[in-house]
Amino acid sequence: MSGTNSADRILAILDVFTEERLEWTPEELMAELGYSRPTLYRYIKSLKEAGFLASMPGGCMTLGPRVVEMDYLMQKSDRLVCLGEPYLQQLCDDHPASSLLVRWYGSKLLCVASECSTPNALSSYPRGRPMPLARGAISRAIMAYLPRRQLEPMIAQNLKEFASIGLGSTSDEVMICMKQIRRQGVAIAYGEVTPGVVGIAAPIFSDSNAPIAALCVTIEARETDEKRLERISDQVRAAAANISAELGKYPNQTLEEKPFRRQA
Amino acid sequence: MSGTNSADRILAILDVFTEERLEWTPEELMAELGYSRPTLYRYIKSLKEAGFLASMPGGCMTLGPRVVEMDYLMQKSDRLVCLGEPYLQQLCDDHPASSLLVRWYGSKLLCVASECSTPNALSSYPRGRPMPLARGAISRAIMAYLPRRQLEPMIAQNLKEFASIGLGSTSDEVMICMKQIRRQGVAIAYGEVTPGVVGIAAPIFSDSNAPIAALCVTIEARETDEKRLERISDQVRAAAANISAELGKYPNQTLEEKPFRRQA
DNA sequence: GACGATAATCTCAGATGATGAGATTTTATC
DNA sequence: GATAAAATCTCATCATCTGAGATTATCGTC
Repeated sequence: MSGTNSADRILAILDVFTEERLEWTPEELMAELGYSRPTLYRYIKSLKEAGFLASMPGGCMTLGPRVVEMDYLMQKSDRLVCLGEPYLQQLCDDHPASSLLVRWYGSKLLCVASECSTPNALSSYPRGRPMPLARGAISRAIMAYLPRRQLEPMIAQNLKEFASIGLGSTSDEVMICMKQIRRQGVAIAYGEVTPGVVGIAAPIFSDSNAPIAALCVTIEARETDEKRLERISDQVRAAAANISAELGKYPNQTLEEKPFRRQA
Repeated sequence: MSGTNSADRILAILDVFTEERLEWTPEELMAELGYSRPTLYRYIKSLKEAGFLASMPGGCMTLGPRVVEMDYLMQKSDRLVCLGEPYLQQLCDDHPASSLLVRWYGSKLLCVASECSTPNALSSYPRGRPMPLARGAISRAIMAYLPRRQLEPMIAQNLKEFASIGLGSTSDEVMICMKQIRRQGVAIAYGEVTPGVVGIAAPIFSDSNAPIAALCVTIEARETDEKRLERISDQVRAAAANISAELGKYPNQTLEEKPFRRQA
């Protein structure tokens, strides 16, 4: 399906650069990807010219500065990040905690912004770090609001995960949990991602539509009590709702186009 | 030259996403790039599958989360950033200033890390923001150490820039300035990038070889005097030298490969 | 829940541009 | 300046890319 067209073959080169392996020689890439020498060099040339790859002294290739530039572009333009940042700040001011903004994309959760008010950053999830799906408050805050036809297969697929967390051993039981989350407006998880850390997350909706992200506060269990938990829940729920609402309001640059599209 | 092969045509799609314009509909992309509908959709599909693009509600495309993830990878792996960070911190602790680490790539300067100890961030250059070439201390700190055959055409090309800064009106005069920078080990620029702000930069060398980056401190002119400027210069020069030296020491993951390569 | 409109994908022929073996040039190393 | 390694070039073959139009999926609306 993919790999037969050169588009995918080029992009596949970038895929081999992982957290474990960030430097590759052309020779190694040839071996790994199975491309011929001239082809590989052609691809590399294109990627280098575009700035996605860069040569290191020694002939090694690494990811190039274009990546940094693009991330800057995204960060500056991402409405979710821009709108969410003040809330992250506020939550950290009010509690000894970390606050994060996490996007849901495809089958991944990706932290796109975070703040922290505790000395040793609780969350090991700065911007750019993908998070485990189907574990923790964040994932459930989003899942709970997916349309049934997306939710059901997802539950079925991760049933053993859910069972191990104690959410229930059957799809129906898990569905009840999800329903409860919808009623509460927040998902709370005790030590699912990091032991001893509580996560409180609420979904953020795109355009009054589908859940696309979550706002989450993580706090040491021993720093919390029933009352604070409730207060955090209220704040997270409200903040997420506000962000969702503001996302609905189209921003300046697309103000002229969007209302038109909606009528048309 | 480029644009005739599909590698470049695909990557060209990512190029149209700029700070000014971060959302494109397929229709607009077709018009902008001149690709046919099926071709564009094919490309988009590949880019979306790879995570470089994402669909927004409304049909608009934006840069995708893969970009964020890749930047995280780079940041975590970039020896320059890892090694430099503590020095940035130190410099900001010692002075009411901004400190930045800037990479030189191709014909661009790109900030890859920055710290700031003044309330209102002096430098408007966070990670990812490209900087003007041929202006400011950073660019000169790097240029001065380029091999002559690279330096001379570059000077010739930017002669009017240099003249407007007051570095000299002929190549020879500029060359003398560069020589002086090499003697001093730092480049100092008064208000070239931002009015009223002094920049003090020293080059960082890859592998005891070519200048690949610069460490820079920017500070309000009115916060400085002759003495502090000298102290900053010394610190910047020393820090840059340290970073260069440490870059020379190969890191863990390539320890086995590199010494071999050098002998071979 | 069905309709209409728009968006996205598919089909398929032609031909253009991609491919890789090997030669050649460039670049680093001593 | 000589040697070895790395990167690029040449070119014939043919696979794969392309684009017009038809078709199907998706969305919003009633």
